[in-house]
Amino acid sequence: MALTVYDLWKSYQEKLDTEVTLSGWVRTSRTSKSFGFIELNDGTHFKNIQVVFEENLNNFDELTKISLGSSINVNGKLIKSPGEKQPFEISASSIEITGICEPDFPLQKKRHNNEYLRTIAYLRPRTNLFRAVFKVRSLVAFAIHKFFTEKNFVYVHTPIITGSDCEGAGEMFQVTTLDLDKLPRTEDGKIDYSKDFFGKQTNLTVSGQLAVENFCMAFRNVYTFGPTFRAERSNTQRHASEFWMIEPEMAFSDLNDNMDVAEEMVKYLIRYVLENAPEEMEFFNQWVDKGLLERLNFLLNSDFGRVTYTEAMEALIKSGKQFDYKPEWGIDLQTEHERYLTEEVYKRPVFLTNYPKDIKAFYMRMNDDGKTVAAMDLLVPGVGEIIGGSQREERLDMLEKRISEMGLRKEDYWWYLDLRRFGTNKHCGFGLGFERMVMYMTGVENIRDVIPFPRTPKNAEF
RNA sequence: GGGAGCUUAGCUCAGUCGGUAGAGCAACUGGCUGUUAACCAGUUUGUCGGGGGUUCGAGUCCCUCAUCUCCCGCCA
Repeated sequence: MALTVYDLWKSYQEKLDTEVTLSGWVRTSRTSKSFGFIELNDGTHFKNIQVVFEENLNNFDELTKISLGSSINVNGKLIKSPGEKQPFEISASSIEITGICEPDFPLQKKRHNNEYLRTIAYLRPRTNLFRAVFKVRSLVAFAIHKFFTEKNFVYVHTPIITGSDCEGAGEMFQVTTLDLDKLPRTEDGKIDYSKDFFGKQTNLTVSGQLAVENFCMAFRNVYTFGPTFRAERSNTQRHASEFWMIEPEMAFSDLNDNMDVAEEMVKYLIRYVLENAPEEMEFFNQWVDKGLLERLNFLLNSDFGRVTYTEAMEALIKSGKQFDYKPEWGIDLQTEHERYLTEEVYKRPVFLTNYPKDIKAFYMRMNDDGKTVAAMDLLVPGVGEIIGGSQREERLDMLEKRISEMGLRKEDYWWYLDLRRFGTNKHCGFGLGFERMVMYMTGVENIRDVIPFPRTPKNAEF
């Protein structure tokens, strides 16, 4: 493969005073009457390489006017740089302009705000911020597979299109090939889904959990990691219509095992990115969130808080703080409560456990008190809820009771319920919002800025 | 789904009491023998988000629609 900017930063000392060839884009240029500098980047590394050219080049005049964003091929000698800002540079013997960047290129040599860059999402990966974000996103994805593979978990590809309309995690996008102008009807006037592509109504998945639980009963420890879709009109910084989720599921395990794995995973991902993207992390720390590195390093060396819902509620009530929603046992925690707990009381990630049964999903295991279920949420400062999980109800009679209490139909869950008949055992799992993890690690505050082409209500332009 | 705010040059923004459009950056032109978001000088750039209303006169006040942003709910 051809030499890259990454290669040179790794091993420039060995290549000093040799001829090199590089391709890349002009990030910025500075010119004088008889010489000029081009900062070259080819996307393989966060840092640029400075190219020096002089008036002996036959296309010197053209080069002095080269526009930001143009692509070039450079031949030259790798030399020690007399300047202090870089250890080496390329003294060009020839520069070929392979693709001029036209003057209406929207990216300028200055900071743009993120809202503007969203309107040109097809160009924003060329900026420092978004190159750093998407590099980190890629590394986190890899680190997830590395973590679970090292722990002997099996990666399961749960379906994107689901025939189960009872995943229970939110509004769904329907998948159909029916002609919407001429919908087939049954005799009683309802839409006849037997004529649809799959012979039944189908949707995009909102969670792989029910499917992954099946595989957990075969492989013990499994995980799924893929896209999920929610058709909710959520207009917030931390919700997207299409996002990725990591969902491990572990047999013969309880809620404490669940929290142990979650905490170990979060720390593993952070450590991996700190070690493998130091330039990008330094950039975030300088330009996005000044306290980022300090906070992440602190987190690596501390234990996450673990408190029950009941204890947390007592802390909220005792705080005497004025909330818009008065804290009271039995209510769901509001965002203001969660923020107060994780940002002001504990000042670090906190697991909240054992929520009242009425505010949680049917599949969560009933505790012995008959009032709470073995659920756990991980709250982190700045982002809020990043993980939601639980120990699953493994007792068939209890599960059926919960299904009917919540007004659901047990026929819809027949194969899920069968797991409780064929070798049931206590098991648990959780869902980690991938983008929320990336937000937490980069300090970027809007989920739309950690997804290459974000989908949110009324927005699917790119 | 509920609420609040924003919208002025390519970008970031200012625009006072309602009196007829501004700055910085970018772009363009020229200068400069080691720059580092290079520097210096000059030039160009407007459907003031759309529509309607009040007024002698609206970027400014009122109504309405739209976009975007933020907050809440839902959740990851």
